[in-house]
Amino acid sequence: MPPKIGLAAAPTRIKRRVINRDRLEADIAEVAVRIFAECGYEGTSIAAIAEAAGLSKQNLMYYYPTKQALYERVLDDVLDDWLARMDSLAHEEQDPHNVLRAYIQAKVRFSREHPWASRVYAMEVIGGAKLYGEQIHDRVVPLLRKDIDVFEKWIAAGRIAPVNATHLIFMIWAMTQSYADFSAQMALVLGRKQLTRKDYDDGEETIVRMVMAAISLQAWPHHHAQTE
Amino acid sequence: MPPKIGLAAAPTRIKRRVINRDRLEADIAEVAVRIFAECGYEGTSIAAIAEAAGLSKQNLMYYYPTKQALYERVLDDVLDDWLARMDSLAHEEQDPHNVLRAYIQAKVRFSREHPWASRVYAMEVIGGAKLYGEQIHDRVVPLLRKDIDVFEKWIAAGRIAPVNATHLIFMIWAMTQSYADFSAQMALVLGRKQLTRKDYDDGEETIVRMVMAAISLQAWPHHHAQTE
DNA sequence: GTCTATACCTAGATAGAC
DNA sequence: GTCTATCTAGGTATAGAC
Repeated sequence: MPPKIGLAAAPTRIKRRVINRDRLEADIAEVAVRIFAECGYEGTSIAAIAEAAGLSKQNLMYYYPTKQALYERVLDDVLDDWLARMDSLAHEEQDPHNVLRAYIQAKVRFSREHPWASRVYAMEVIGGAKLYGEQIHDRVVPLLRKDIDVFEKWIAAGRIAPVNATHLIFMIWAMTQSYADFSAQMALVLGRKQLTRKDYDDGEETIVRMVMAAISLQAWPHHHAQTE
Repeated sequence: MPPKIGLAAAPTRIKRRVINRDRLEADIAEVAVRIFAECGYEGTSIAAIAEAAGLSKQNLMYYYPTKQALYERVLDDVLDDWLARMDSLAHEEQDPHNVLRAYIQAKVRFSREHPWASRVYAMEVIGGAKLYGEQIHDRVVPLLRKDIDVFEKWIAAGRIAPVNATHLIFMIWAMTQSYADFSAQMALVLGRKQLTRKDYDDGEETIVRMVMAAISLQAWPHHHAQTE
């Protein structure tokens, strides 16, 4: 830490160490997300994570001094991964149908490629977001609100049918996430050990159709009177 | 315990005890479902349940010898409550739109009235159904398959559009359940402490519209060629 | 059926040598 | 940074008196 000696190599060595530390911490978090998803927060022991990551329990605690710190890092990574792909609705000037299709595709793809990330997040929310509620409030809620705004601009411009934008977004999230969160039950119904690529594609198509039908202007010719 | 004395009152007293025991066990399970939902299986201690139920930890273990036994009882009760309301699709001869609307209403209502039941079940499934997978396979899957059959009969009869019946059911479950499982996040977005009755009603209406639009024959004028 | 007491274990976390 | 050893709390579960 103290740069007392005037070696030119010193800074780079320090830097490399920092990089290695970052890598190792990231690797640990990547291993942990799966175990947290399968066992829940309290059901997960640091010993189990350490073993899966190939280091000792005490060594892991050198990098993450508490279990909660590791858990929060895991959720941070989940949100980073997730939100980076979820700016799709930002292109509000484009055709709503195309934007929405891309959005749904991105979310289903995330469910397929990062099922554990989705599940850890889901369990946290279902349990009442006691450990991570503030972060959700600061990072997820503004994004959802922005999406809702886009919907409402589309509605105001007459580009899509007058749906309830808030709940439509809720439903898009619920549907796309379910392909990660409830895949165990879906696989049971489908009689498979796990979902196949085609299952995700079928699901995606079903979601796209439902949303497209819901926002279709043709379907609501006499609908400004409300209440149907 | 030994019925040595020939009193006529003995049998009835035993019976009453059994009834009381049943009541008490049911009451314990009812208290437990909430704590399991908030803390997860491992995060829940029997001491916490016992305290909430107003008896000692050891006394609780007289009725439920293990934590897992209590957990399974809780999930049994959840399924009993749940499946009893979910036979709505059985009336396949009636108008699909009315049957589906009733089905969705029943499920949203369950989410509103029994949010903890839904959440305990969701957490179990998300974690991979390691403790309760067999019961889900035996009790839930057949019901879902039956619902899918009804859909496919409707499609074959040309009464609804040729949708993917399996995934449509998945989506109906995902959407309706989300009003219990993700209500914490929804409340955050809506800026409330918890969802109001109107929020559930808005959600229900949104789901109904999406499903109605998806199965509408008008929306798929040239769609009978489809592979279904 | 209900209580007190306790066995037994695992978990998270800390201390200190190297 | 990594190891051995250890502390401590809290959890499930059991034994036995009443």
